[in-house]
Amino acid sequence: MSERVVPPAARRRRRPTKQGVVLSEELIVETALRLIEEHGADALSVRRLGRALGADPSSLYRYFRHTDDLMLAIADELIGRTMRTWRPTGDWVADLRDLGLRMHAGALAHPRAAVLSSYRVTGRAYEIQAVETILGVLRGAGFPDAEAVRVYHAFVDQALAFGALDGASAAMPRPAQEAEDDVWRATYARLPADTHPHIAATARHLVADMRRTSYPAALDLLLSAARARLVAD
Amino acid sequence: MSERVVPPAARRRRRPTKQGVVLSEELIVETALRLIEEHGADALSVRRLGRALGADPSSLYRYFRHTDDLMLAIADELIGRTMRTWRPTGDWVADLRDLGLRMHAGALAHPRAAVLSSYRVTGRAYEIQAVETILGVLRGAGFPDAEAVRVYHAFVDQALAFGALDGASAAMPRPAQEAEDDVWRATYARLPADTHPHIAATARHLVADMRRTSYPAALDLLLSAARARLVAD
DNA sequence: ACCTTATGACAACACCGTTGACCTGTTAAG
DNA sequence: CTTAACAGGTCAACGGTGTTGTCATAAGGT
Repeated sequence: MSERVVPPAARRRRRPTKQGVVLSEELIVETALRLIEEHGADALSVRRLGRALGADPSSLYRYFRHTDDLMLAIADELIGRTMRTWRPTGDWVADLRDLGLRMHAGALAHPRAAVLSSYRVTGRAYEIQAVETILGVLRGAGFPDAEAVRVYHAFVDQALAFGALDGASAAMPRPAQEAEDDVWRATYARLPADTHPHIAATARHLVADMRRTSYPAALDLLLSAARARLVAD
Repeated sequence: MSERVVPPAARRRRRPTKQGVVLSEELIVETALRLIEEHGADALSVRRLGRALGADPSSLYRYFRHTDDLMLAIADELIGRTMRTWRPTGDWVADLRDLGLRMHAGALAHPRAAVLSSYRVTGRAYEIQAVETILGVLRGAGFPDAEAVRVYHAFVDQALAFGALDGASAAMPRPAQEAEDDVWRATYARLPADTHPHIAATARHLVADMRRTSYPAALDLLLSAARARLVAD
């Protein structure tokens, strides 16, 4: 085995698969994303990906050292897609709000990649570009360097963390999701006011609120606190 | 097979395992937690848990319908442990800050359970108690019902989401963690100022800040925004 | 035309969650 | 006290997973 993975630049001798496909890092990443989009995050395994590509699973290890590596490549592609369609307006709060919602939506569609990219640094091209852009927005808004980094970090992690969780929730089978709803309606909403006064008093809101993601609310809180801190200087 | 899992109340005919252990839901949950604490989250599998208990893996399916079920039981036990040692002081911001940090720490120590409990409702005893308590703190602080629920939701989800992610990060093997650090030092900190001015300007802070969790910062932002909104009424 | 080697294929390994069939000790009823 | 029901433990198997050591071969450089 020794060194399985060849740096992309040195790739030359492309040879078609038994089924006639010419592999490449891009093709693998794209196929992986298509697989996730069409059949859910759980449908992504090395073996299934190989099957979808028309290649032996072990061939993929010529391009990625292990699954994590592949996930990071997917994550970077997702970052790229998110940033590609984003246009800043100059209003930093509105811009970051929009970007946060986009990141969240992207992560939500690809929870497994999101979960990885949230605690891993890809160090790849699109990630670097995103870091530079967001830091630019914050420094442009007037945040001093240390504070800009702190807000950047909290902002990004919040978007990715909520994205990963809401994605996992959305990936649950339909009946399971309805069962969750039922817990709020059947268990929580029926607790007597004398033993659980606060739940009883807010039951109506709980049932309505807990079925949605709380990310937009959390994002607004974070951004408004950051703005308040900026003004306070 | 038909109905494998008997409700805990009806459990009577306990019979020791071949290796002499008498199983129970509590013993299984405790052993699972011990396993995670001692050998990391990846060490928890039905088969390993069976081995650690001195029982056939399939025995566990008499107590839990599937792994998710077990995870939810673990999650509820974690909620219980977190709440058990928490004492409110009456200062709602400080109390929620303390609670948030505790939840985060608990989730961080048990990432797999955290990831599950963050998007699932257990509906079990400890969870209900926690919901009641937190809602009580917020309503006691003066939040109107709808707002209390909104803040509750954002607060809890954020604690769990960050806990899950930071837990996953902490669960990485040591060398991999150092490799992450290196990406910031070697890749980001070396980007030239003319192509990436904002990264170059903040490189020092990035290296220092990105290796820590951003949860405390995010928590403080959330709480201060909530307080501002409360005062604004 | 030859040699190197990148790259695909194959078979195997060790693990995983889950289930159906079986067996046995405990318990409750007669 | 006997007996019948069945909870609950065990066993073997299924189909899945990521990963790797070995081998064959076609592409490219010389």
